[in-house]
Amino acid sequence: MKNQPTSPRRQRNREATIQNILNTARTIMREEGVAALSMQELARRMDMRAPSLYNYFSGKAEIYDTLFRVGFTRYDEHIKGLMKASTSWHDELRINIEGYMSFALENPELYQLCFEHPVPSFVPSQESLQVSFGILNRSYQRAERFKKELGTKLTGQQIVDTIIAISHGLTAMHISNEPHLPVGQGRFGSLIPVVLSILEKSMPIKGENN
Amino acid sequence: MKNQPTSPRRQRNREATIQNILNTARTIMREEGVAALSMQELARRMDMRAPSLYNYFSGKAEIYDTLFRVGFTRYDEHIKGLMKASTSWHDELRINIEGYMSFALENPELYQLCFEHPVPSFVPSQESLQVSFGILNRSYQRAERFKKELGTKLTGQQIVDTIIAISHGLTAMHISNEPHLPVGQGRFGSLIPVVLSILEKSMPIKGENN
DNA sequence: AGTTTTTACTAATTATATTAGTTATATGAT
DNA sequence: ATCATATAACTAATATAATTAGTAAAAACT
Repeated sequence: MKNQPTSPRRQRNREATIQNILNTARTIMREEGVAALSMQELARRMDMRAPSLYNYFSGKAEIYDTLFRVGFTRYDEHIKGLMKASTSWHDELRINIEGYMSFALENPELYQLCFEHPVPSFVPSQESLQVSFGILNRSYQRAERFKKELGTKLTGQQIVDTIIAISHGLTAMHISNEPHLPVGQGRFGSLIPVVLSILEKSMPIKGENN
Repeated sequence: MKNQPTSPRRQRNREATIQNILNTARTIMREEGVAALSMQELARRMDMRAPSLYNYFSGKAEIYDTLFRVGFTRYDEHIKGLMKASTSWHDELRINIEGYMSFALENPELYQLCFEHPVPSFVPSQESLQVSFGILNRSYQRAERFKKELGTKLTGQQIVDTIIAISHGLTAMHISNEPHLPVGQGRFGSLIPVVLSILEKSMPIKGENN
């Protein structure tokens, strides 16, 4: 009954297996659809039997939930990385919309899991929702900082929500119609500059001529 | 081997059963999620055994496909009904966006089936896609008629696609955040007037002062 | 009354998620 | 080197699902 502390090597091994499972799950979701993930197929590709997976995850729900957190974390990093190059409100606007779409195109399975509802039985856990709220809230705060520069009566939240809705709308349409085309191209991708100019016109920067 | 023509009564009965199945399927989809529709549950609620359903539909896919067509047809009627009251381009714009959202709220299961991708295994048949394209195309034509009145460089298709994307974005966000609130209310519902004024500002009506 | 069609059924096949119980092995302590 | 334990795999079993095949009763037409 001695509580042996797990050896570092074993822990690394276990961690590696878990990452392997998650990546394999993502591959399946990308190839066959998010909701088509099956423990059998996952085990098959891992050269395992399905029950063995339960040594690493309590079930399919926990795999989805983990990937939900991975998705939001990656999305956050994705946007943060692009944001570094930003110098103006207009830049931020463009980066938010393009970044949303490029994230969706580069990680379709994570995008769907996080921003659409492809698995009716899956509801993110409280902790996972906290993660997503935290990321969204930082977006709000960022917008608040710019608000005073803008000639608009909208609140910070209204600005962010509008941008989110438009990003999501363009992305969802792009993905369901022309998922093979890169950001900025195709029927909906090419609308990004259009909506940007519409938004900029309605939220002009104080002191500039638009 | 005589080919007996089916009696009118039998045909009515059969038609009634089919409608019953479709309505029961919609109820299940509304209650448990679009992708959670199961032949077993469907049969259970119809007081049948699952295999009996195959006398009416070739399988779950055909049920989805039929409801896909029902959804687009209903959507078309929904918008057409609201459009009757329209007198101006601004009206059309508002009705399109509000109509999209009210349709989604009143028929969440049809909305998801038609405008989201909740069932990875389900791909609409060619005929069903024709129905949906036909309805969309009429939208394009309607926009073209208004285009010459507008002070905008956008093409008719760009106008319609922008409106679709925005309608969809607002609706998807509304549904996933506050599905219980009616059109026009809540974080995203209340953004409808906001985006309308943004759009109207960027696509002014010729000869009017905006 | 007899034939055909319709409609429901049961039984069987295949695939799925998950649990329980078992066994082999790697690790750490003696 | 040996023993105990924790880990990680396995097989077997349960329950549910979609679908197919084959069958039996009833309805409807001739």
